[in-house]
Amino acid sequence: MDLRQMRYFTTVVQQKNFSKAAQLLHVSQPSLSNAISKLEKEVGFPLLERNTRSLHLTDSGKIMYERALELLNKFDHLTKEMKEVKQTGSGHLSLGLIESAKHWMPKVIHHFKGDFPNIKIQLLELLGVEQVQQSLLNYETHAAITNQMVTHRDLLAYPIYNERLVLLVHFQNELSQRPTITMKDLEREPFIISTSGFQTRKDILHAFDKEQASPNIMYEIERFETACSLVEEGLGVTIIPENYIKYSTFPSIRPRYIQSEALQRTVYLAHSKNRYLPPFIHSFLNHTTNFLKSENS
Amino acid sequence: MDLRQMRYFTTVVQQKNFSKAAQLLHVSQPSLSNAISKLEKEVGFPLLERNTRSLHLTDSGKIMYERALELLNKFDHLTKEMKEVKQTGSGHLSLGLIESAKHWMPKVIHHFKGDFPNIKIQLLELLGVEQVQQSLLNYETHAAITNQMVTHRDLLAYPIYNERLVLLVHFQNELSQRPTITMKDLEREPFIISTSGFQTRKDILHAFDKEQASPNIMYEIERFETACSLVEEGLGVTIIPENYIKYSTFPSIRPRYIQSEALQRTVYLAHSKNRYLPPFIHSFLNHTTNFLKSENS
DNA sequence: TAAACTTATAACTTAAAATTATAAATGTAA
DNA sequence: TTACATTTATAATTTTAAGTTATAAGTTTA
Repeated sequence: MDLRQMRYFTTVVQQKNFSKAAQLLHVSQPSLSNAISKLEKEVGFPLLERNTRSLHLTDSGKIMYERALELLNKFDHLTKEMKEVKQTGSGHLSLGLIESAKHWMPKVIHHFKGDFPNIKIQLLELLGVEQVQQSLLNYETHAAITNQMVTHRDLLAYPIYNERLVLLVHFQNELSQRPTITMKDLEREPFIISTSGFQTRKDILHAFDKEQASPNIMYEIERFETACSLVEEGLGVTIIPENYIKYSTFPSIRPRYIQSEALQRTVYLAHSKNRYLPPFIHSFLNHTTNFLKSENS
Repeated sequence: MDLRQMRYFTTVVQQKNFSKAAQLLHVSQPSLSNAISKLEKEVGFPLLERNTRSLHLTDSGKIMYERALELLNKFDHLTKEMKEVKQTGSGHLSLGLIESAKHWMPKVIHHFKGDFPNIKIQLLELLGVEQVQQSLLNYETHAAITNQMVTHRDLLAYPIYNERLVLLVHFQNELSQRPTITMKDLEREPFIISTSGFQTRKDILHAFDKEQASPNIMYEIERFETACSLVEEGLGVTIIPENYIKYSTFPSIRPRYIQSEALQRTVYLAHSKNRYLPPFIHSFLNHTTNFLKSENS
């Protein structure tokens, strides 16, 4: 019993005539006769009462007819849906983000939505590079914005922009007035830094190392948002990616560049090397890189 | 795109492995690979991201998978239902009846229900032989109890019993006391008879003719029930099939046999010659004839 | 009674789904 | 690292089933 037989059967019932049904189905009449009688053999009872002058559904055949119609209808929906899926993929985009990307990403999405208004977008916050790799390899995210090069053989990462790390101090802090600031200058300030596991923490500690300085860590936080609130209250100083503060406004905070080559980082766009990504996702990735090129040029 | 391909696809997804799925499906692995890639070509996008070490659904494939499961599930229900239908037919029996059968038929049904408790039975009242033929030819009824031989070439009718027609008079009527009654005796009585179109009317008028008598028709009715009520009130006399009054009780009515060969009739069980009738209907027909044989022996 | 239709059967062709054998890629274990 | 097991894909071939044409048998209509 297959869909072809059901299509044949329902058409014969509707036409009440094998020959006409065969024409509609673009098959020969004997082929149709044969298909129906095979179907009858399979179910084990006659579906149609037929001779050269009349054609009736049997009682049992009527039940078969109703069910067959339902099934064919469902199949029809399926093929239609697949045609849509072919155009728009699943209509779902899952993105992993580092915190500093959360301020420019909405602008990219805004552009993208102009082309693909019906795509559902899921934004996931990803902490370390481990989490980025896992989510990409497990197909939990289609792509990720990350601040560390991923080296996994099944993943591809390419740099999309560089950003400086910037010092944030309270405007009443003496440092806000200095013409130049070095890492050494920060040693006595209460320092606010990400908890262990975050890439930013590693970047900052590495920069201190390079300048043979060490921070006076007083607060460990998970989100830059929290760090900013602490600085706003004058409780300490912190270093965060430039892009985070660029789009935010904290009235009492003064951002200051520090003279240190190490205080910058590269941000990457990563995705699976082999995974099939539908056209709209490629389009999104292009939107992203183009937006960042124009922003940083 | 057919059910076979969907079954293959869903099994591969569930097994996450072509080779294992092929074993489960009792086909060779290349056949399965081929079927899936054909399916992918047809829908126009990859369903599975696969290589020698991993197998993932694509986003679009996931939608296909869900829909395919639904469709296969519905198909499963259909095949199960058809197995039941094979056993019990449509579970529906439609019977055409003449009025006088309505009193013994419930007893037959009672027996029948012992064997087939879940069959739904529809009882239709059929008037003339025309209506009987139409309902049988249009497959509106599976069988009919009728009091006239049907001669249509597609119909089959066989006698199931003979019944006498009996005179009904009010107990105060002088006729109720006579030792013998002839048709002539009825000429001055107000006579109650079925309206034109009913076979009983023809039978009775024919009997009067044979005895060179003619009734004094004062009332025309459609149902024996009505005729009995009129007699009960002493408004006239009537002649009805013995079987009707046999199972009813009207306190004031006295049934009397009349000496007339013509005052009897044969009741037939009729059905379509060629129409397929499921086993339970044949069983019902047997129940009927057996019941009547034992009743009238 | 002939002509026009119906569905079914038979013989044959065509298409597709299956098989076996084998290649290519990768993982595992000595 | 090499040998071996295990994965999916490809190629050549066989088998199955679906389709075709021709035609028979039965009915209806003109």
